[in-house]
Amino acid sequence: MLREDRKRNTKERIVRTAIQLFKEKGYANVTVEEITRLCGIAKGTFFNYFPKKENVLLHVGNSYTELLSGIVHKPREGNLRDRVMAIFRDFLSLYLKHADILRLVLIESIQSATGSADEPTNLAVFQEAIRDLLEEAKNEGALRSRFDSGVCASVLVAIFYQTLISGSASADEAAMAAILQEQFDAAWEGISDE
Amino acid sequence: MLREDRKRNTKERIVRTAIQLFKEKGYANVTVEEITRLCGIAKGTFFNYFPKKENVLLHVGNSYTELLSGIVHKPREGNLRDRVMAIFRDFLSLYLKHADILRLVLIESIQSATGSADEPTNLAVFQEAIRDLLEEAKNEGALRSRFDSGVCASVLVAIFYQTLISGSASADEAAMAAILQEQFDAAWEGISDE
DNA sequence: GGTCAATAATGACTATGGTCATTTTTAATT
DNA sequence: AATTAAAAATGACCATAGTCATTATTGACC
Repeated sequence: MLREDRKRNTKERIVRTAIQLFKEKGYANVTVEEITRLCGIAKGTFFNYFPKKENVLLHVGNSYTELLSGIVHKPREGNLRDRVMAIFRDFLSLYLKHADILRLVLIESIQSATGSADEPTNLAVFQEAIRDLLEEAKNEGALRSRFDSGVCASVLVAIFYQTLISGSASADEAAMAAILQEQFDAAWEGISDE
Repeated sequence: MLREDRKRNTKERIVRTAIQLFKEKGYANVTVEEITRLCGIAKGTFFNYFPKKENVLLHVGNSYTELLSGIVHKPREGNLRDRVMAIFRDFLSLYLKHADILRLVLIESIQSATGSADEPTNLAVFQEAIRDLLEEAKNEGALRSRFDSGVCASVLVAIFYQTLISGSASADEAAMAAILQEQFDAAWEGISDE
């Protein structure tokens, strides 16, 4: 259907323009009117596509999907543990490289996850990718674990976000990576020595 | 100083009134003007105390401090692992009992944690309490772990928040408790069987 | 190609968060 | 009690997010 194509097109144009402006001037300094003006549409149209200004941020997240996928599927050396940790370090690096926007995207994604979700959130997609990785490793014998892969993925992802949240105050990448590593180790080997 | 007393008093009155109204009508349906009207102050005064409307939510969180402390220090039976898990279950229960507001408080706390923080956040306070608990257990010999208590606490807290965030979409308390338990076990014993 | 219902765009309008120059209150000092 | 400088309260004001009744566009059907 042609209608659908145009709608998708307009939506994408809005997102693209919004990202552009957010990067230039920062989220708070960009008005909806400015976005629509640059898109050549009326202000009201924006709200036909996104119920709130913040909602664009969710779609900004989507534009990173390919990058994330690239990181997950990049071929890596070493044992599973190191490989997984390397993935997280790459994620961290990517996050910090675009921290200004991604910080907002993260918050918004969390927020949308707590509300009754319609679409699967970015967070869920990420977690799913890690789960698949672990599951595959299990099947190949690279991981022995009595816990469900989904549960393990959830734990690892939780730690990752925790690091982003509590670390992004001040710490530099190296410090955050170290924090992440420590927690990662603790979860991987178990908090208790039994 | 008398000045200080009055200021503290006004601030508290604002917070109290805000909580009251938020519970009655929901955060989004309460205007700043309404809050100040009920407090008998001018609208502008509100912003002398809180830079943004949302910032009251951070202080709403503070009003739960005693409850949280009560849960942490409540005497409990069983081994450390079960005791810690029981604390988390009580936290979960408390959270769900006031989910409407606490959901917003949680988001706001996370948000303030990502910005350059001035005061220690609610999140940090919570984590600190768990760390102290673990540290004490270590000293008493109730916990043997090669990991730092702070790191362990961070992992556990991360899992807890993760559960709140991803669970609060639909699940009931029992389901969320089960999810929490699984992840807790995985982190406590270690994801890998080695 | 004319008709019509569904879909989408529009922009005037409203509500409210947040600002700020001005006024009022406070309490220290003489 | 008069003076004064700092602190706090005030409310008119502005910017902008979000609404909604109206208008324009689309494409299916005859």
